[in-house]
Amino acid sequence: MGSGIRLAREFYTRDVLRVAPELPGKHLVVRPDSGPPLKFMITETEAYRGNEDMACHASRGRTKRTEVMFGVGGLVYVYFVYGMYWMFNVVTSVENDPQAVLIRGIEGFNGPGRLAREIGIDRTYYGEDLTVSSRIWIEDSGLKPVIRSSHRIGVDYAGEYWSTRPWRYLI
DNA sequence: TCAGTGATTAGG
DNA sequence: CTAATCACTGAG
Repeated sequence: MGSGIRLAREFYTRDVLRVAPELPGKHLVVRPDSGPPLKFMITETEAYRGNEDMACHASRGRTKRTEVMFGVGGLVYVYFVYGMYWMFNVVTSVENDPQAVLIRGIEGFNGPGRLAREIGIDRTYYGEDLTVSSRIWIEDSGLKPVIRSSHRIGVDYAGEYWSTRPWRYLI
């Protein structure tokens, strides 16, 4: 039931701690040019939660890079790190509540950098709206996998409290 | 364990 | 302008 249906605005405009654990098992669909859409099952995500979350980029305020996170849920937040990798994130919650889900894994490709490279994510996806875009969106798959959680990866700089929140979700 | 790699950011 | 930092990856 619900398989193949694009996720609508209401899915994304909830708290990131509700959205992030529901994404593993869903299908990320990409159509780079006008070819047939490619589907990948999302396998791993991480939640970044607003101003107070010291691991969230938006906790350092609104900048040109973090601007889109202050927008409505369903937009795409991408940024470049370590001189090589694009990180693919999905904005959640309502306007002016800067939250996002980092997509850390899809079937066949673990790791946010490898995944983004595989599906062709770059700066042109910044601000893309997953609820209307013709080249990228997320669909319900009808699957309800068992999800396990653990601490987020690579955020030790945020301090012990924030780096130990169990906000990483994987199948 | 550690180098590569360059955008982003804060600060002078 | 400078310099530090970085939600990573692959090689050894």
